[in-house]
Amino acid sequence: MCFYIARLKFGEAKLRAYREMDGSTSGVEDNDIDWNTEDELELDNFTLSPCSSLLLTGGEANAFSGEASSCPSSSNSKVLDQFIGMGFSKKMVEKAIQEHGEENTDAILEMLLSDSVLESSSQELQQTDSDHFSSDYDGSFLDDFSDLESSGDEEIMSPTSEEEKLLMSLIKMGYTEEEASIAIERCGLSSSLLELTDFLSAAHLAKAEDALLPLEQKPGLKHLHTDYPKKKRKLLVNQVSKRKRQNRLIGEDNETVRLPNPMIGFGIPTGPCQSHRTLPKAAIGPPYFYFENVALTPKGVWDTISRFLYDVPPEFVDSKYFCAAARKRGYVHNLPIENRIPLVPLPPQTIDEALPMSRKWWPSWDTRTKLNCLQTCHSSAKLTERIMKALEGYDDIPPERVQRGVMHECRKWNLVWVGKNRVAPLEPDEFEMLLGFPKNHTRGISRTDRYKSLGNAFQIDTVAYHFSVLRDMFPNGINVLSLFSGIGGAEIALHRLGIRMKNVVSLEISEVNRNVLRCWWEQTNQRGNLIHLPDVQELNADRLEQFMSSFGGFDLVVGGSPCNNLTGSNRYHRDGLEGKESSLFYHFFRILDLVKSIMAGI
DNA sequence: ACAAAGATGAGGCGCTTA
DNA sequence: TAAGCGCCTCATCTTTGT
Repeated sequence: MCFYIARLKFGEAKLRAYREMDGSTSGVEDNDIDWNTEDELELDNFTLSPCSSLLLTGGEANAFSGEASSCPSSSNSKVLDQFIGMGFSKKMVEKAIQEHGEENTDAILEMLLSDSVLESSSQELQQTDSDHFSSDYDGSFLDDFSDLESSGDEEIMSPTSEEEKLLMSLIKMGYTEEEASIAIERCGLSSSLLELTDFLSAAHLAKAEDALLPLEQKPGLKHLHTDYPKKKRKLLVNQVSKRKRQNRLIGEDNETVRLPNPMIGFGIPTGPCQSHRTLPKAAIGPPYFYFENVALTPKGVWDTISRFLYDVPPEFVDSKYFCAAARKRGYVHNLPIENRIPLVPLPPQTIDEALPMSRKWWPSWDTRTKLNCLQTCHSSAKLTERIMKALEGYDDIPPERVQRGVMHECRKWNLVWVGKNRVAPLEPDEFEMLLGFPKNHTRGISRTDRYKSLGNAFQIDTVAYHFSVLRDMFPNGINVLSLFSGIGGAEIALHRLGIRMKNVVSLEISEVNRNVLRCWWEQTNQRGNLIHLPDVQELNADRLEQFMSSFGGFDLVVGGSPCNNLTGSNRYHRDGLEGKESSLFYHFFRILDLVKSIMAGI
């Protein structure tokens, strides 16, 4: 599937990047290439030499940079960098430049495309035990790309037929080309994407039911093949349809997920707790899994997430019940919910407790006791100035109109009082404290990066409360697959619970974040292994099997996928689950499903 | 080149009111 | 019941500064 994912990448951004590089379009959309420039450079060598891409905690990661600087083609690093920025490996680009010269970018691209096709499809063939995986589409897709280059038209990358459109959408969602083809074949070309995913979802359910039966060597596609017992699949598809009908009957319009009020999930340390729930059969581990994302998404997103994650209803929790800042999040997991224990000591529960220095300056008319959600951006000093000026003329209590204006800004930007009439945004170390991270956890990286990384992180006390049930179950420690690890919220939660991590395979695209986690890992003298990989999209079945056979499977698969296209804070690309970054959710599902299959076979 | 500052609403929910 | 209002949200993009 790597190959097809790679194709989609081209379809969306890279070809545009290439055309820009070529000077054939204006730079209006230059932002499109941002996503894979800085952070994905470590994709290099991943597919070419699997072992060398492991960034072990020893810190040999920098070996690559030395190697790169000695490369002959680095004299003109612009062409090199641009192609690397498009997602090709450094070795491949260097080889292509050597062969065709730096100027001949067309020939370079052509060679890179054909190389990556060969490389990826050979990988795919290794993964797939069936000859059913025909190369029909390889050819047509490849032809598409040849056309792309020659025509230079702006509409060229759009799929030519309805079938290809559906195919690409499904592949982007993490299904293999074969699964997608079969789904389209079975459901018909006129089917909606939802119907197709429903079909595939039901098929996966069917597969999960088969997990008890002897499994073939690789996680295959038996559950989708036409010779799969039609009766059973029909039954499962019918179940899905039945559920849909029920939803319609009760006026839910096919959307079952509603946000609870109060948002306390199955319970909080200081309140009532639900003691039992029944999980769908397909959801029951091993492994345990834990998925996180923002609670307030566009409509239907959590329905889709839940449907993919084995129909487990999300647990929505606002972290304001755990600490002094709000953080409304949804968690889909299959952990037990009985006998949860909070981390001790309990973190400060109010602004007043969390920021005692601000008490002196806190005006009586600011009635906040909790902060709003900690985000990745903060206000400027200019707003502080404006607020100070607005309040300057009043000795005591300003008029209500002024109060309202000031409070509006304070809530919007999470401002706190730091002097007479003086507000300020929270400092990065205050973010760390409120989110339950060790002090100075992110120290050493730029201030902007600290806000960004922390704004995207877990609230440790909340997650640890959910994880706490694992402690007695795994007295000897656990193996963790950590997707979208960020600065290591999950790892820190486990550590603070006293759960030993024997092996952690961590996937994180940002080098800055990987460094933060690695530093913490070393500082806390972890005895287990931390294995870092950059990109979830590159984690295939072979690689997973290698890991799992070496240390006997994963006990926990955890991750919070990118929320960029889901959060209301995004004014530009709130595109939902199909958005550029947020669609990586489907890789969480893909990888979890692979792990489940492999575990069932071990 | 990098870091920081400044400008940039929509969408969804809860609540009140007519 | 519907309309109106207040409130909140793991952000992005361009410009400016160093």
